[in-house]
Amino acid sequence: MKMSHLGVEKLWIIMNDAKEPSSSISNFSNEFQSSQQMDWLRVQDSLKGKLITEDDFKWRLPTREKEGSCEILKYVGGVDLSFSKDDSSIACGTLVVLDLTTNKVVYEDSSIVRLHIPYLPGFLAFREAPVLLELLDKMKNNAHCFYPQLLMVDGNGLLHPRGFGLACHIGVLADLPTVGVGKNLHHVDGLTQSTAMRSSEGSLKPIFISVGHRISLASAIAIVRMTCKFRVPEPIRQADIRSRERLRNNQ
DNA sequence: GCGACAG
DNA sequence: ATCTTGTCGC
Repeated sequence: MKMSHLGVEKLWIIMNDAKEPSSSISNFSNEFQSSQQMDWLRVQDSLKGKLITEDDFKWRLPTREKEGSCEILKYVGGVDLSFSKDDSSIACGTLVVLDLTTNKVVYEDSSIVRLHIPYLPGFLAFREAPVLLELLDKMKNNAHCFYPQLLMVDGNGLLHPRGFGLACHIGVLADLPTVGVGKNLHHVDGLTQSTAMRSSEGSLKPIFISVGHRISLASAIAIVRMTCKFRVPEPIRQADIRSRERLRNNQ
């Protein structure tokens, strides 16, 4: 209802300037899209109220010294979706958990689904989050001992037009520390904090790290660094590889 | 006016 | 996201 919100005004401008619909069908379709997007803006705005952008966890990062009896970060999750080349509405969502001490995948689960929500820049979470949250939920309900202490997400966090990308969305709804990892830069004017970094010596092309939820940018970068064997941090890379694989052997 | 716009 | 093989190098 709050039409005065910045994001809403901006969206209206974009929509009014959009290509003129020539038929009443596309008029109707556009209006449907608009009201849907306004709902989504309200959801993003509301969830953003719960966002925590500083370190908020009981563990600490693994270091060289072996001091104290504090819980140490060991299980890092990664999520990703792959799509069928034949039918772009068929997707495979995958969750993996990596053990930082061995660098091995200790948990893997995936789910093949049909997506009904289209991809719209700025609203990726409404398309991709449901499958991934379900995978997390399933694992948590089973009280699995490898349930991740932190989750890396294939998509941005604060680096988002309204400062609430997929990584924030999942983090808040799963109440989990999350880090956003973008492979491409999303054009955002504003003061969203994020970092472009060359993760491995091998690639010139950077990745874009941003805060998802319950973590600071400094900690997010440190953790990404220690999980980057290649350009994309290992938890996400494994989720990516395995979701592709599953899609191949299942469709 | 044109372009830019995670996956 | 997806369309796509070989190839250069550690």
